[in-house]
Amino acid sequence: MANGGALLEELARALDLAQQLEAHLSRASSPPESYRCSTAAEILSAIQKSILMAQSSAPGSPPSDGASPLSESSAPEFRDQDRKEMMKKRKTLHKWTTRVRLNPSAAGGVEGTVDDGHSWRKYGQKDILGSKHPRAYYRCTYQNTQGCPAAKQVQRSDDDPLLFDVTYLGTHSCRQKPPKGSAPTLAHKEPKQSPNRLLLSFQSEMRVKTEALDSEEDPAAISSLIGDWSPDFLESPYQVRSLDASDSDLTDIIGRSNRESDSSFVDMDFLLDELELELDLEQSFQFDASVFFS
DNA sequence: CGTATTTGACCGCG
DNA sequence: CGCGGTCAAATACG
Repeated sequence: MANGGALLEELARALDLAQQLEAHLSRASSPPESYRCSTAAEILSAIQKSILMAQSSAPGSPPSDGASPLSESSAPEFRDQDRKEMMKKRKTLHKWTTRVRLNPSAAGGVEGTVDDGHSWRKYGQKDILGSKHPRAYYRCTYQNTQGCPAAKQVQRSDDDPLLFDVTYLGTHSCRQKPPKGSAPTLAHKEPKQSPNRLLLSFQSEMRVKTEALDSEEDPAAISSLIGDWSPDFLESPYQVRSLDASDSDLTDIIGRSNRESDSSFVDMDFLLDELELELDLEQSFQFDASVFFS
């Protein structure tokens, strides 16, 4: 009960920001992405903190919080079977699920893209038993290039065509790679106006390797909390067309994303060796429409 | 012509 | 052996 105040404060803040965002997006008067991003990031941050607070402060028994079986017990400590390095690495990846719902208010909207600020490359799609729609698998585009371990899977809800479950695996570590040619020794800081977001690589001992990037947020405050997330989420309009269209179509839309943004970078080395942390989040975001392109 | 998607085969785990 | 996940060849895309 002591945390109630802080919790409420965060929630209020989140709500306020959300309202602002919604208003802006509703207007659809060419909102600069920077604004969108920053606001979205703030919202995310606030909400995440709220949730973490709530979870840690009320681990007892959440009233009327049935929740779905999203939180699966993670695999226990397995023996290491060296087979495929990549696959093996997957042992200690964080996994969190975000529920994304598209708003039908989009009229004339063609497709919406969930721009989470990262480029994803689809590498598979499978039908899931018990689920009406297939699940799409995505990996960070730069895994090839920079070894970014991030991946995500998008699964459309069984009934609600606008509801999607996006499960993120691992954290992004990729740095945007804009210039291709580029000069050999001409890379310092990019005059990017894009507001950075906070990415917290957290370990049991907090070995964050946050270089001196531009941090407008206050990592200190957040570092107190235990958390780890990537700035991923957002949604866009989607027109409710034939729900029976291609499932893959929709799933794709959700998964696709092509925009720049950035996240702090973590050391290429993998963190967390035996620390197994599992973050289960269940959130439902509902925003209005905005204009994007696919 | 290079890169992202698609799609079925393949593989490991339960 | 079935399911969920990944690979990889073929294809679409720009």
